[in-house]
Amino acid sequence: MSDAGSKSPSNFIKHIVEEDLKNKKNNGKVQTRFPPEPNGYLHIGHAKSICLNFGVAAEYNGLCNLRFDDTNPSKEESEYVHSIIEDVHWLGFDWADRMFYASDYFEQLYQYAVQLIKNNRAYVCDLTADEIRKYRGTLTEPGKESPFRTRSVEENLDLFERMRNGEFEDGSRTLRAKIDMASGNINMRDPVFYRIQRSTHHRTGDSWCIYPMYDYAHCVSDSIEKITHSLCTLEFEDHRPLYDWFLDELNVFHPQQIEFARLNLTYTVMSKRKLLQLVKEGHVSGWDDPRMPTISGLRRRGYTPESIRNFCDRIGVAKADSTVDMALLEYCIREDLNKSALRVMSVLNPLKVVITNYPEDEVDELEAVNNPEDPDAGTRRVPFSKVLYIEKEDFMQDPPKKFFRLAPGREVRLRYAYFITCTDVIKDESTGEVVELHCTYDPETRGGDSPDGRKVKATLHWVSAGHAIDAEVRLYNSLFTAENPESGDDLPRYINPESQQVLTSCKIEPGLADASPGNRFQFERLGYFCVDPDSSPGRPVFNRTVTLRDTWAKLQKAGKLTQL
RNA sequence: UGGGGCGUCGUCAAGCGGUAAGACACAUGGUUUUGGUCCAUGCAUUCGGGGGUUCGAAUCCUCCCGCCCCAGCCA
Repeated sequence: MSDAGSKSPSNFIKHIVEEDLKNKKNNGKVQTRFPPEPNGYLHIGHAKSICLNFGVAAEYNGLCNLRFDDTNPSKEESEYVHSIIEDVHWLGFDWADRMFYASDYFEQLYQYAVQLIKNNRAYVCDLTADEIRKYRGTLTEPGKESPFRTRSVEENLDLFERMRNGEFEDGSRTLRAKIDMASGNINMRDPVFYRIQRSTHHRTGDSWCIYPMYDYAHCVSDSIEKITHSLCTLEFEDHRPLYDWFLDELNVFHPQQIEFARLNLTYTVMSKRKLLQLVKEGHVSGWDDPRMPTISGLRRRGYTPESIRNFCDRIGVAKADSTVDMALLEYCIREDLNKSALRVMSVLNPLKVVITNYPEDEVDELEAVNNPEDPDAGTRRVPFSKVLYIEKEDFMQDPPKKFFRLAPGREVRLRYAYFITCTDVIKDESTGEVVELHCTYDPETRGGDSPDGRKVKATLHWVSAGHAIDAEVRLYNSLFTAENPESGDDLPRYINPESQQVLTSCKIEPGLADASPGNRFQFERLGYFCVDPDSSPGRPVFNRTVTLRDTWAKLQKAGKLTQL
């Protein structure tokens, strides 16, 4: 399980577990579960729950099950179960042979329902959906009892069996718990817990036409699996009395439901409904679009499982609604990649540089460090020649005071290569755009050090024009322009038109020729990049995972620059 | 107006009656062949507000204020 089971910061749930352990509750056992509904792809919010559930189990010598909450066949598909399995594994967690489905328990669930009917705790109701709503009352007014509430046990038993046998139309009858139509908690006003719905289930096919609902199926499934601590999000707090009611009435093993706040992240959305909308309406290329907060999107973007786990540890677990700063997620991936990513030089927006005093056909192989944070990563050789490319941004005709990079007459260092001085600027006559630079190099500075000790204020990355490989690079920014796009009604309105920028004429170091999808690199001075599956032989495609921290960009943005 | 929760630095979050951890962000210096990393320093006399209990309160009591969730045959 890699190191996914290591200690994480404490939280109120761990306190409860520790207290239970101390009191020998559940015979000192800890059993949790991660219970996704297979109706969409997992996102970073699920990662929080996954890390919590598997983490708590691992830390207290317990086990965590993976259970699909598949009680609504009209929304669920096996495509989603496959993706969920892949994503949880990728995050670094394992459930061994404990992968379950609520649908595994359909027969048991049915038998328990029969028992509730026999105990006069449930009844078949013929009210229409609309009528049930009207009978339910409002937040401030009590509901009215259904006229079918007093049916005999025998009639209920007969009707429920016939519901199962398919004798009635979809939606014509329901099985309801007989609780309290006047309860202040609306969930307790005789909730429906079985409905007739003829849709093919991804696992049970057409063998059922009645399906149990969440409140009933979830607590019973937890009980069957002997879950000790059933962790879920805050919106289910109101459902806990019902969770407890079913288990008490059935007199079966009774797990404890504990609720925690779901994760919100700035500049993105987390609800499955809204993520589905982005996919369906084509605002993104799919669930794994690198701009999506889905696990598959983050993976394609270049995030590591380790960085996501660290993120989940850092955000903590509590009950207060909160929105975590996206900057923390970015910090976590930089932290991880800084240690592990090989450094490489790539030029995104090439500007041609001719070293006028460098021999025409000479090629020099310069030694470059693969990762200054990891001596074991070794070194490599990078070709240098008369014609090079540097980043357009690294040259300015009339630089402001704090611009340290190349400018007319100025000397800078080309990383691992030589000091060069800009002597001429070639412009496009019609547009005035700088299209080429003429520079001279100082042969004495080979490797990047000056024997006479003179300093330069900047070091630029570069690539040899004759050796570079062409590549496509996709730059990403936040998907939304609003810090909390979920607050508005009109999601598309907040989509960032610059969330994706595709650069098709990038020049990358020749060593990158054999990079394969999923490989991650640091493009020096630019950021971390990951090879996209869209790559083809000879035509790599890179996704920018995240930029490096950039104090220069910050200065520019803050407008703190004065002209020289 | 009913029920259930939550309010500690810009954002997360410890704290559990003994006198406000940590992280991110931000700011300023230092090192540096990545304006990266790293290092150093600063950043809540105060815990939504008012009363009260106590030698002592973010922690206990009380009143008030604010925010979130609930009226699917979704989960």
